[in-house]
Amino acid sequence: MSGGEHFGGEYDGDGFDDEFESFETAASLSLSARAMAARPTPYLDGLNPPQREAVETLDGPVLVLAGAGTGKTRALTARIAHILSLGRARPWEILAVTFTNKAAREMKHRVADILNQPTDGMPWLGTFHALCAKMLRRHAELVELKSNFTILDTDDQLRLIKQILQAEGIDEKRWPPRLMASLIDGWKNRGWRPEQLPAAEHAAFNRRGGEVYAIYQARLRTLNACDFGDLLMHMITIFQKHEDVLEGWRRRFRYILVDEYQDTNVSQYLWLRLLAGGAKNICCVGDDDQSIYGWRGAEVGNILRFEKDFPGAKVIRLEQNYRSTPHILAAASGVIHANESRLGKTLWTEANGGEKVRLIGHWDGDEEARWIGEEIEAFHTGTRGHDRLSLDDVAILVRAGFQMRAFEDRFLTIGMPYRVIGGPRFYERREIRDAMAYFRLAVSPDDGLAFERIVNVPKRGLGDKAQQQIQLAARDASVTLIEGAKLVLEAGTLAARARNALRELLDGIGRWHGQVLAGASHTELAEVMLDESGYTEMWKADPSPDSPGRLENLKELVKAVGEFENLQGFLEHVSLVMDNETEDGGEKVSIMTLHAAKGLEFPAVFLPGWEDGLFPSQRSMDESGLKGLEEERRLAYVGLTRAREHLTVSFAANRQMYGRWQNALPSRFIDELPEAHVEVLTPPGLYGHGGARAGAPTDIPGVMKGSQLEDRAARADAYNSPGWRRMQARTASRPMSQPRESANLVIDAEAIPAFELGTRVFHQKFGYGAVTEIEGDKLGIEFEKAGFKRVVAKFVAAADDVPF
DNA sequence: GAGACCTTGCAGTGT
DNA sequence: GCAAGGTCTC
Repeated sequence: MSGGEHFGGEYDGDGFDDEFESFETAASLSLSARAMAARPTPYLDGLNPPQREAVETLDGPVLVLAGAGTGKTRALTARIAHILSLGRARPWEILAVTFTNKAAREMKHRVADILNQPTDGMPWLGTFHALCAKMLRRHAELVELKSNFTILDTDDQLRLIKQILQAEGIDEKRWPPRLMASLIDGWKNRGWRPEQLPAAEHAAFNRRGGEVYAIYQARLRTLNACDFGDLLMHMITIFQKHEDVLEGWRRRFRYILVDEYQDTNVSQYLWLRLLAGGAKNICCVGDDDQSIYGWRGAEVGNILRFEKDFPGAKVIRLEQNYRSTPHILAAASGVIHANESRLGKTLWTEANGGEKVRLIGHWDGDEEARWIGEEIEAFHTGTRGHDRLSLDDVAILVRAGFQMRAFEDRFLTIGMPYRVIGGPRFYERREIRDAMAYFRLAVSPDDGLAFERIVNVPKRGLGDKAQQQIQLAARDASVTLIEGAKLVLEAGTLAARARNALRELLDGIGRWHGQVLAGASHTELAEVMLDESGYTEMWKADPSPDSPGRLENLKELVKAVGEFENLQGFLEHVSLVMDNETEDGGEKVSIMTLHAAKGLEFPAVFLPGWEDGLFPSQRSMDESGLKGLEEERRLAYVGLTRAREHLTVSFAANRQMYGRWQNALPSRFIDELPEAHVEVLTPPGLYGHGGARAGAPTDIPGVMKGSQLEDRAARADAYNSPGWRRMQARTASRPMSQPRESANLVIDAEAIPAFELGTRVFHQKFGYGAVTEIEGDKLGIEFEKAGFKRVVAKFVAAADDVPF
């Protein structure tokens, strides 16, 4: 459908006169007008001109560069509504792709709301993976799969690779299965089938990486299984090899919409391009400044290259921010400006006022958690001089999962309700995976990986020896594991107890499978399986403190099964939708990673752990250098722009990692926060400032020569102090890739008092001790209580200086 | 074959 | 500090 040939209606002038002036063609004008006459178009109300353009430019490729908080989702959903209400396409003729299930759900709801129609109307709105799975089920035979293929989770994938490495005699110590898994993932992300693998990629695994990859793919085929990467890769293969299939899908989708385009990897890009077929009506929305999935194979290049890929593309910029206060916006801009490779957008807002971004340094991670807990209380009770905030309005965004613990511990102590988003996931828990393996066997008894998982869970006396026999029998006869198990049974080589146990298990699987075929109630069956297999019993008998929780989870699982038509539908759902949004009422503070926070917003946001090495992550910089650092910076930008009104950045001098205390400098990103938009706070209690917050950054002339405790205070609030400035100068001149150790050694001579061997010192955390070792700014100290530790000199005070 | 105990590596982000 | 894997013992 091109242009507006069958939209000849005339604009009948119902009060939209002025707004239509910017429209490009008479055709689009009249079609909009006609639609509005036919139906109200509330979705257009309140859109700003670029948003409106994004909604109404329906013909040809469109790239919407949407900065944070500029109403991207709104424009996208309005666009869908517009297409539908103009009758340009029917709901099943629109392909709308998101990255997360959450985003897909939300879009479904919003479109449904706008159109007042049920949500199931758009079958092709979903994540890349879910959509590909759906397509692949229809064409499975073209890649030698059956349409009921299983989708493997990372656990299964890893076990499979392990088996292959063992069979191939590759040393698991030197070449860890996880490495192989991530290599294969990477290859699939780039759309390389084993035979397409570039020569340079073969280097790993004693130059056998490609070989292992090929074996792995062959194994998946025999198992009738797919991993995540396969879903896309198989579809690309099918599109490339079967033009008729591709043609069919191209004809079907009149409009393609892609959310978060900056996060697409090569294979997703290929898939889209194949479907779009050149200059189709494809609309991609994204923000190069929010590209944070490079490690997962995302190519910012895709968005940067859009106009080349889709000639004649219209680029629309959404730059008006509706979310954050000017201070927050300025802080975020300040940080992201330090990045070099950007398309460049300038966010602006009509809002004014608001408080500055608050910055605070703490002694250690526990104190940081405690302070944030108190601040949240203050927000919650309204004692901070603002309107009271609901706990739902508050989020703590961390760089890495392990940071969450300090907050959870603290919040449990003070009884503050919280929710962890994207934490250890329901469907990844052991008991859930075990139970799922039983379900999988009932649906398809051929599922060897599932069989392996539960053959001795609960314990049936079928240990390594017995399992080896089964594997061997299966391999010799080239049959599935379960057939192999039957052969072993017939051979009678197992001990009586094991034999009986195995027979019982096999009978069970056969019986359950029969019930699935007979169409028995799947909720009941789920329960029966867990019962008859002894699985529930196993946890009931388990004395460990977490077994009641596991039993509870199993109940949840059975309940979840009930929400689907059959077991198979349930399994499909679980393998693609790993998140579980079970929400029990009551306000809660949200704790999540920065990655998980993308697309969300909160009135109050805390960003703890801004320390060099943690954020930006040392590993990211080591692995990807400047590119890695820039991605970390975009992550900082994502974090900062989640906040609507209140934003607090914090760092700690000491933090427990891997069970040991480590110290760090404030993040270099802190240096990039523009001073004029930041208020520096002094942590309460610690330094004899009586807990008062420094209203303005203070210049404390004598501080560097004073006691070390004061020096610490200065570090926390001397954002504008000479020490701070010196540190800024240092970080600016420090080469990106310089290892942290050397960065640490560059330190103000002035700030370190000369300790001598034997000096009695005091350390906030470890107490009193004597210096036994001096190496640059690091001291080895034999503490009276804590034993020997190496610490940075500036965190230690000569014992005489200690005022308490 | 199963459980206790010890060692090791780890935790950077997720469909 | 913790979980997974390896080793030792019953």
